[in-house]
Amino acid sequence: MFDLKLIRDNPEEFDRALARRGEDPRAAEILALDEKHRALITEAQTSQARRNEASKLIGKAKAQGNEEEAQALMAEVSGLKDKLTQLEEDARNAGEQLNLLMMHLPNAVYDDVPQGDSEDDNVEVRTWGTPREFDFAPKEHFDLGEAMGLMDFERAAKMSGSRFVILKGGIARLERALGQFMLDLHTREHGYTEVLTPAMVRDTALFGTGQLPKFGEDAFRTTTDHWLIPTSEVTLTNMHSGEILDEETLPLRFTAHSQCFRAEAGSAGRDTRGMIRQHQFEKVEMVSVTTPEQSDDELERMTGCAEEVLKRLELPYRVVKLCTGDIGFSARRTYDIEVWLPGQDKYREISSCSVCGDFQARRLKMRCRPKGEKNTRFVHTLNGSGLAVGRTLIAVLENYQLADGSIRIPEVLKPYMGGLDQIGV
RNA sequence: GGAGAGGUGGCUGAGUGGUCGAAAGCGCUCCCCUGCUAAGGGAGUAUACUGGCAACGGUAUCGAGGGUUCGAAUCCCUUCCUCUCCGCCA
Repeated sequence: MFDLKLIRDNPEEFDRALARRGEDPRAAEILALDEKHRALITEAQTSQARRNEASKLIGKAKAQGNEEEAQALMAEVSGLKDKLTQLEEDARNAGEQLNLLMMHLPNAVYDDVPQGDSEDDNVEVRTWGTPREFDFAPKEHFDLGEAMGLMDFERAAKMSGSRFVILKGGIARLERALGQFMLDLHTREHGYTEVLTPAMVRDTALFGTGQLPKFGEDAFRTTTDHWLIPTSEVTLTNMHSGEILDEETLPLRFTAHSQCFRAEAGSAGRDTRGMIRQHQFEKVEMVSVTTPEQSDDELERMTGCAEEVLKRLELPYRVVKLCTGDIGFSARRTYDIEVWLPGQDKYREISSCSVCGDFQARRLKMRCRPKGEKNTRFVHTLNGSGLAVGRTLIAVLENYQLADGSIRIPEVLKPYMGGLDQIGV
């Protein structure tokens, strides 16, 4: 959500920001509506002021037993009524129309975000690690998993359809180990507070983070009109909605290990084999709530926290800065981390870290107040995966596979695997 | 699921149709007083929008949304949430 004042002050820049996202100019339309809205409010308020004043005089007159004056005033106020009702309704309608329009507009990206149409235009920022040399043809994760009998797509499909998986034995344990490891790292070393949130939310929560109103198709809805969370970014970011936070308490850093549910409506035919793209997956998420001054540095920090997971797992990766065609609705700048998958012979997304500025905070009415000051301002929010657990599992399987199809356990995971150092033997 | 009780400012808690944005207490801030500390006295202390250079105004908000009324924290309806008892249950 944008600040109307900024659009008023600089409509050209606002339209330019929309243009970078491939959106049509909207400033003129918005400002016309805004002007109408405010004019209606002002007019309604003038009438309300007179009504309030007269009503108080009526009370006074009645208290003094001056029935004649009371009657005269009552007649006046009742004459205002129809006009006022109409004005209030018009003002409300204009406000709703304006709000709806604003809710559909994506956040403005930073100047350094590269212009582009698709993920092909993302810019590599850095790489870490060297892809391992194989003296055999490395397999994809689903071949490895199915051969071991520990990854079962067919039986999952029998009960749930496509894009679901059953994990068993060592692979199930590996998935659990990865989630635990990530959570421990972020809570013990990176200063994040562990949180366990609901997996079902109301409309308002998804509006707050930006999934609604535009992207309802991507999420699942229950018969009780709840939504299954597509990421715990939603719940972590919504925690302090409507609150005024003491600025001294910022930044807030939360992490959660949750199930995520995505309809993948627009992804038919993409990544149909394997665990890359599932309707249900596990993710460890990081969310930060910061002051406006802190948010840029926080993005670098958060990305580093996500990278650290891969470093400790000794998985090669690269960091890319998303271009305007690939960046998400609420983000001002996003770094994707892509892990090396030998089976696919390419880097694949495993984390996405974004700074949203005050875009979500405005929707969520989440503010902060500097100590001793009267005025409040909107906080900044950030979110990032640290990491997508299912995809990390894939990366471990593919990078740590041996010629016989078994999997070596990364050093750092051994404590979480009960000392096991290999699966599928 | 059944039956009840509630949702008021940072907190506790008054207020059941009129000068109520809201008593009082607590907390907090500032000032005064005071060898120190403690106690005491005084003033201030919500949010959003809006007008104004400012001083200072206006409007809305007593969970949310509608309604009744000249006027609603107070009455009516809807809805969300919390709590108690019963039932069911991981």
